[in-house]
Amino acid sequence: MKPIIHPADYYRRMLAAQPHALKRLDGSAAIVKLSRDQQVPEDDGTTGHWYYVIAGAARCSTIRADGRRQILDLMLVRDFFFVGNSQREEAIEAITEETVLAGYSAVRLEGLGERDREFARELREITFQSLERTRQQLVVLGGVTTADKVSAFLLLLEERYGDQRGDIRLPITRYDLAEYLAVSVETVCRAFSDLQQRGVIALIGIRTVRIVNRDALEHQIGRRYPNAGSDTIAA
Amino acid sequence: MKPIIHPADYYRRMLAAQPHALKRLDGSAAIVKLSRDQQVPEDDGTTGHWYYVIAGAARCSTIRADGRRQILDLMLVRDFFFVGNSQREEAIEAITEETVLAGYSAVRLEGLGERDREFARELREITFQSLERTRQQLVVLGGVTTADKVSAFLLLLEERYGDQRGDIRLPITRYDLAEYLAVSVETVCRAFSDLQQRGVIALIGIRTVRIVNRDALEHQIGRRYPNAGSDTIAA
DNA sequence: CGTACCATTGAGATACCTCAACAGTGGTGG
DNA sequence: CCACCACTGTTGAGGTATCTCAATGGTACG
Repeated sequence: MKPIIHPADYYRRMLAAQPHALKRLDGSAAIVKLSRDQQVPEDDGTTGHWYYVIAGAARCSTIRADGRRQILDLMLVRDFFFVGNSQREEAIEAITEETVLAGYSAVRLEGLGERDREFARELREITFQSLERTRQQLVVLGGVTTADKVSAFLLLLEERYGDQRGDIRLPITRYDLAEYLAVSVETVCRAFSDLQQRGVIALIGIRTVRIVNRDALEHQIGRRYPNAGSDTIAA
Repeated sequence: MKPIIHPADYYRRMLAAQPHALKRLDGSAAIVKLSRDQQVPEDDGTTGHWYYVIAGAARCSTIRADGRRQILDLMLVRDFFFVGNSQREEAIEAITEETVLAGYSAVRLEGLGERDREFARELREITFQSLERTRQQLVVLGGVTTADKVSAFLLLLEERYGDQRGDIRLPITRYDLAEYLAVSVETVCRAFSDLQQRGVIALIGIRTVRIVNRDALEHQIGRRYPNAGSDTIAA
């Protein structure tokens, strides 16, 4: 169950092909390959590590008092995230099989930031992106109905995993999604079924969603108790 | 409605009395006094500003598609927060009357961070605190029932506004709290009433809550549909 | 003393949760 | 190869919590 340090240059070439801020440190990046539910290597006593998602996905989660798990951050391809040693009760794990990360020592990054103004700016940039990611989740979680939340999530995913046809490969299970949205798994399933029945999406495969009516999907978001009162909304 | 630049040294002395990271820049801090719903001064074309809450409270909010407002960040006394120019649709405003902030130019802070390693570390620290604050809200929002969310929020507030007797002065209205918790105002009110009727809290004044049964308040959090199924829970 | 705004409570409708059952999938070992 | 098992995904039924609409009392402020 130990993380596999991948020796091949395969992922380094993938890394070099990605347009991101920390290119200069690619040489010193540690390529880490993880399988599902495997923990991201923690801090080794230094300040911590920054990770970059080359392939797959990872999550940061905490366990609530009632035993439910709440996902606090969902790291997808091309996301940066930080892993420090002050992880109180937060677990950082890979979500998908074949998750590949590039790890950078935080002290190294900070040291480079001291000497390079542009580098420091990019470092602040990725930190701010972490905050922005969490705020996005906050907005999603603030949706009234589960259909809202799922729709908002799908639109977020489309930017990352969508192809030209509007097909989205979901990187996570319904269970993970339920923990991300803070609702029950059954409700997530029903939301998918409802959206499909209403012709908004189509479930191509178990983990592949096609956006049939993108307009309806966007307008889905933020309708409060849509079936209440007014019957102006019709097919 | 323009922000009042407060010339008095009164708040500077308050500022100096606070134990925080950016003491060295207190001399150059701009003391800003705001009244309720007044917007925090935006960027003047530079990178942005960091603010420190000396008194009162502020919020960062966005308007949803359905017209509801969602609070994305709640900045209380002793919190730092950043205001950039890339505020897409986010409004940053004072919540209470007599909100007093200390503003620092971000470029100044970053410049100082280049020459001072310890200062740079503290700068990273307050950035990380912003992320942590948002994650806390995420956990609160993930609560199952509104009683959960309110309880979690009260416990968060106790650390800031609680006195020895366990009395908490709420810095925000029910409406703001509803927008923070992403529920309706009525439900928030009912949650307060329920908690009081059950002897968990006592509403001393409109905006003052006394924690009567702290244990019950903590155990309140994370009970999923407590009245479902088992009838083991009794008075 | 009126006018906002905040706070509270009620009633009916809606959406969610829990429990339950079952189908589909993938991996493992006999 | 197939049986088995664990996990994922889906649907139904009944109960609970929340939403909306509505009305009312309280508070602050001009």
